[in-house]
Amino acid sequence: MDQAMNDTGWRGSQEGWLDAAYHSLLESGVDSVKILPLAKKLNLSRTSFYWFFKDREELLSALVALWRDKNTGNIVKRSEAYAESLAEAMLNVFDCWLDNDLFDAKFEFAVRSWALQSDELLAEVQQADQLRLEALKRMFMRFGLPETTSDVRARTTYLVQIGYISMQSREELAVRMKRIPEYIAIYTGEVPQQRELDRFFSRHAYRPG
Amino acid sequence: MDQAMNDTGWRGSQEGWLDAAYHSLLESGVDSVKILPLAKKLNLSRTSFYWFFKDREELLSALVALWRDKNTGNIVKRSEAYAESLAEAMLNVFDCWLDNDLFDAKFEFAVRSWALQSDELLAEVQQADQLRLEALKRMFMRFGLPETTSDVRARTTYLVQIGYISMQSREELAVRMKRIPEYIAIYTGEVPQQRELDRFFSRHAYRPG
DNA sequence: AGCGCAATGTACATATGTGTCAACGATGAA
DNA sequence: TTCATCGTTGACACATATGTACATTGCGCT
Repeated sequence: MDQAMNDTGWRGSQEGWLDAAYHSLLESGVDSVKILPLAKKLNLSRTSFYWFFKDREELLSALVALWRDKNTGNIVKRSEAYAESLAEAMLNVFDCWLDNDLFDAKFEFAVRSWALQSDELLAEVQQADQLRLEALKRMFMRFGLPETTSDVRARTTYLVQIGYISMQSREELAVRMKRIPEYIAIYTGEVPQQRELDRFFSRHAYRPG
Repeated sequence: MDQAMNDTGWRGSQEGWLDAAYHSLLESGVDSVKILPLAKKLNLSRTSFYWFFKDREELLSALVALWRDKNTGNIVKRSEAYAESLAEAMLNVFDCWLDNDLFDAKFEFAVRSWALQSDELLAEVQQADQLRLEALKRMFMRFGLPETTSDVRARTTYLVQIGYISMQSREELAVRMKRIPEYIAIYTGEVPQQRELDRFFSRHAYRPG
């Protein structure tokens, strides 16, 4: 789903259209995902679209499938990754918030906005929320926190991120990194070890100072 | 802007159209705010719209103005309300999350989704975010917390709520109330007094148990 | 070379939206 | 009663979108 579709000589392809749709969705929402504008961007005839997709609906379904595959699995995986302390476990989850390959924040927001006008999609989004929240809750419980506490802390962790996405702000990596230790302290109640932080920073190619 | 408009016979009027637009925006997003469908809902001729508004743009601007007036002021006010402890101050802010007259969550989400396709609106939303975050940060600092801590805690408080809105979940009051003490503990680092909680619960017509 | 088919383009039928205009009716004040 | 204004309406002109039918191009293979 990147720039890797110009290899064959064909200008159009399933992926070409899907990729254009993806970018349009992220930039301007579902209602901008229309065949005519996409054709213009791709410098293709509008009707050529119908060779690859039955209709617009099928294109939109493909977008939802793309989101489903990409965004839920990784949060669950990172929440289950090995960690010696709760703080370290939390930092594992934070990988998602900083690595676009693990969690596509813009995509997430666009899909949530889309869900406003589709009950079917809303149900899917809410199911995804539940899966993610449960995974995070299990993580807290693994480190001995009681159930209610784990639930609320899972929510805090997750919702701050969803909220952050919804702010659509574009901040420097350094600005975001400075807040990390405080976040960890709030979410887990324990201060992260310096070596844990260092490990995290280096994973994200960040040098503090 | 509530249900108080069926008393007078007014189908057509600035407010009638604006109200219909408001409900359409909340239910299905900006792109559903079109004159023709609104006219059908109001049982009016489409063209009658143009007697009240210059064009669709003007209607949309009126919606933004409505949001601006309603949603930012109250958060700032509640964050500045009198409180003996940080926990109590936090509970004051929580009023907004539970009282639709203080903060219209659905409206907020619809506007944020809308901002995806309008840079102008996005700028406004981000300005609102900043105003609200600064107010919350001041609240923490008033109780003696250092600046960085206050900043991150303000973010946590605010972003959890924005995230919650974005989940579009409809939960019972009781379910939400049960989480309140834990949230207060996480956000402020102090456990709320029982009388503080009782005062909060009674404000929102909730009887625990 | 030429055949087939993947890929694209042209033309048509249709749906839904916007905005202007001139005409039509109420209705309340002079 | 008359008449100006408020509010409403249908007809028109136009723009943008979807999807289908059919013609056309050009690459790859035999």
